[in-house]
Amino acid sequence: MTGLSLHSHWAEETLASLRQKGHRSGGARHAVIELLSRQSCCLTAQEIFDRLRAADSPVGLASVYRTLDQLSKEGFLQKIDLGAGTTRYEPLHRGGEHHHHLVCDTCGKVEAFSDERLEQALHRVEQQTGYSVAGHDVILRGTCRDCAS
Amino acid sequence: MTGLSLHSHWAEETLASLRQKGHRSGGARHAVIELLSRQSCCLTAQEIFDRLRAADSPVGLASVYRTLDQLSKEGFLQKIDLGAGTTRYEPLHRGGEHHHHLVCDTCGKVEAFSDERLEQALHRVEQQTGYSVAGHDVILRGTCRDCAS
DNA sequence: TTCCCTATTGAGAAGCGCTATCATCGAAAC
DNA sequence: GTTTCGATGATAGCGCTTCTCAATAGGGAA
Repeated sequence: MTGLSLHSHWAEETLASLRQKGHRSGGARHAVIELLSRQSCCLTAQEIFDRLRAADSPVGLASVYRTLDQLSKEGFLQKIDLGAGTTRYEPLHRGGEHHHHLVCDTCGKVEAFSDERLEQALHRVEQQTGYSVAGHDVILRGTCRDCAS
Repeated sequence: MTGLSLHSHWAEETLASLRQKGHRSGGARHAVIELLSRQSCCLTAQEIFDRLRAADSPVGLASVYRTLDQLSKEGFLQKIDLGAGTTRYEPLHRGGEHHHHLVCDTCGKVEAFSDERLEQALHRVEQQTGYSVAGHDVILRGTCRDCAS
């Protein structure tokens, strides 16, 4: 399975689910979903707004936020707060491709990483809490290779 | 060692370090540090502002933010972003009592937890990244016992 | 096809957390 | 006591996000 097919599958699944719930298919939401499906890592609302505008499919900023909010609540997007004051969003793929983030405090660069043993440790903790845990965020902060030199 | 003595020790250590660096001892910063030292978990800037005002030692909001920023940079406070749009702060005790947070998405309650195996898994990942990792944040989100019923 | 209802959309106003500014205050060195 | 300069607090300003509301357009009914 290629990354591309996985990603477009996410867009299709998301659009189908919205249709099934009685939502109409508007151009703004479609454009946001399509853009998100082509990303490998998280984007901010402003980045989405700018990229759509640059790609000649301008969408109102309010519509970008509305779509992101809706998709997050429906479980299709993960909200990621890296602490810089702006929220980031990325597609949440069902049962797989789960990753976390590594942030450079110096240049602001964001990278993704995943680790099976970390997931296992998290899973064990989640069961001990007494909470019904819906998800978890892990952020590592530090200095990247470039900035270290 | 009781929790209280550990906490007042944090305040003393913090104040001593500031004095050593040539900072003058102002009432606003002292009040913020003293309040923080008595907390078991994280507070927002607004909560600190409100509590000091209620305790008849009012401090300007700007001073609260200034102090929090300064202490974070010096390594005495940990900034915690739980995704609700406001940053939280809590004392960072040297070499111990490291914990993470559990947030109820329904009522907003925040609890602390710690797990040695989770820390080990994080430590291992940190060494694999190639980054010089300065710290990590872990947040578990879900529904607490009270809200589940 | 045409009509109608209403979800969707976009522009701008408003809200909110946080930072910057600046005149004033006061700690501490002399 | 005098001087110096960091600390303080009120408030203006800024950026991200949400709210408001009129215009648009999807899609089922007639």
